[in-house]
Amino acid sequence: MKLATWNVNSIKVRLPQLLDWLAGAKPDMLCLQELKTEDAKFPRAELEAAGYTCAVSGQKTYNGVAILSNTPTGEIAAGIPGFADEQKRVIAATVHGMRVVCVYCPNGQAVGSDKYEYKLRWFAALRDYLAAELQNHPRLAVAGDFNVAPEDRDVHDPKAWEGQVHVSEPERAAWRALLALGLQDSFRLFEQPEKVYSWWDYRMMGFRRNAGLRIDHVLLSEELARACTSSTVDKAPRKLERPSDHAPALAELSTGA
DNA sequence: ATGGCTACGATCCGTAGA
Repeated sequence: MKLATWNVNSIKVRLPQLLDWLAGAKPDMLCLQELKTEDAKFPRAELEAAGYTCAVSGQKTYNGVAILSNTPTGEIAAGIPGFADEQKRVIAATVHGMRVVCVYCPNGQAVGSDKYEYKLRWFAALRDYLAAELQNHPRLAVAGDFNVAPEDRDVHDPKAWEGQVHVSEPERAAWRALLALGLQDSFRLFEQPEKVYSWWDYRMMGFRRNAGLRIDHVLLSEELARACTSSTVDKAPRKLERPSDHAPALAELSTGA
């Protein structure tokens, strides 16, 4: 069972790369973020032809999330219940005997900005939502672009980033509040090489310098964490012409567990 | 030097991302 998440930064632009990646990596399910397109323009037919059903919550120009699965999808729910939000950032579905929540967490723009306050409010609502989901679904995975680098080792230059958005203490506290629910960062279940990131700035040759952040994550409930056999980032798509600025993050679970 | 890309939807620049 291979579960992945990828912020594609426009499903329209990235569709050829997405189809290539699906054919090569063969994930059983994939959470997508930043579709930047409305539902009617989502390339459902192409993805179904590739063997994936799609649960989509799209939006013109901004945001937009989807869950692809190679098996039927049930109990699809978009958004965070009780948290009114125009921005399409969350979709959940029951697939492969587990509950999967796909998230595109707010960027936050700059510490102290209105968008930063929104980001923190949004994370508080997400925590409450996930607490309820865990009650109903002990087999819970939360995958997506969290826009938080949890620790300094997830940051290429911690000094330069100190106190900035994505690493500020309130954001990291919001991240830890998710872990406190009983969720685990699948990547940190294993020995990992240093300087593994999932996002690199398009500017300043960020990727070539490996000047990145690890902000795309797969969180697993305790039951799923026990079944997790690996967690990695696939940098290959970031090397292509016209890439997304994010690379896919993956977790593998032993089946039957 | 607080910029530097990229995508989008509006035009030929502004907004947003991270």
